[in-house]
Amino acid sequence: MEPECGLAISARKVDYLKFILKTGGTVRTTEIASAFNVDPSTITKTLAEMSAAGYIKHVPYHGVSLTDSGKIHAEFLVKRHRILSLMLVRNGLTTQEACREASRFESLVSKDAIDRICHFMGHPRQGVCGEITHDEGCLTGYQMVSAPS
Amino acid sequence: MEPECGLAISARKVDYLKFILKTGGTVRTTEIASAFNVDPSTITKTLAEMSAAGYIKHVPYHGVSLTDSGKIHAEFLVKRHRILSLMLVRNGLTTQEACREASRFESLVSKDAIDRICHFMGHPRQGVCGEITHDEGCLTGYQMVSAPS
DNA sequence: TAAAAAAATTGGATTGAACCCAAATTATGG
DNA sequence: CCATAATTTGGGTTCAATCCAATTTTTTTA
Repeated sequence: MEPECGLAISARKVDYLKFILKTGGTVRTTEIASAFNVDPSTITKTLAEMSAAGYIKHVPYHGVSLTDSGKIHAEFLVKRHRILSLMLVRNGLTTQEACREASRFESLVSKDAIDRICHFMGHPRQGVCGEITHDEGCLTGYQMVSAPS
Repeated sequence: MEPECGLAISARKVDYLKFILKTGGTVRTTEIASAFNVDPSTITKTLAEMSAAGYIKHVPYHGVSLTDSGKIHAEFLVKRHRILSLMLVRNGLTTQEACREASRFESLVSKDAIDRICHFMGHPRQGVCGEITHDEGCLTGYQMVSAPS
């Protein structure tokens, strides 16, 4: 298994993946295309890459849904956005600004960084644009990177 | 004059511009090329673009130096890096991590956001990787976007 | 249910950024 | 003045993201 640094996918794919999570279930090409104002063929192609990477399963002509690992990853992407937005708000930005800025750069922030910031902020459950959920790995912190004794 | 949002140049160009500022004076193609482990011809080409954009003046076969506006911009880039790094350190990251993360995403953070964060942090003079200098615009804050009466 | 309409995919192309290599050009130090 | 080092030019590549036109599949509906 890879270290899962959180930098595996591009900003655009982050957006698509978050959209698929938010929409839920099986999402059709057209839904994504119109949500992002992009040609459906672009979506088909990008979906193929995300599918090859294991994030989604794509049934041609029917739509995509998240794989188990894709769902976990997408949830991390949402959490990352919310943690960063919250940090920015706590550092002087308005909610709107914070979301906008975070959306731009979040794809370049590592999972490690997010985990530390999250820990530092006390694992907040409420972000500025939605709930923040925490998995055990995150909540237990960094003492547990190796196997617990 | 453009609004100067701080998002005008790519991450790579940010690096080059900061390097030129740090080195100071006239910088030769080879210096930049070896600093970034890139072919000199790549630098020549990128320099041409930055020159066209008005950040540097390039005297062929002799080197580049910052224009006045390029210097101001480069100083902003350094400040941006330091403000973001400091914010990250104040939010749980180590100095090293903070610098590394900031380097990755800083090019996507707007000047407005930096100004607000800077203001919120009380215009700190000492960052985690160097001094932070503030111009008047930044120090006077947001009340003065229109002309002072 | 068969034709028409809508949705999706394929194939072919483009764009922009960042790169490299080889060949030409320009500087510079004996 | 000439050899060598530095630079630039010209030509190519790669990758991500995109669009368009044509084709294929699914769905609707008369």
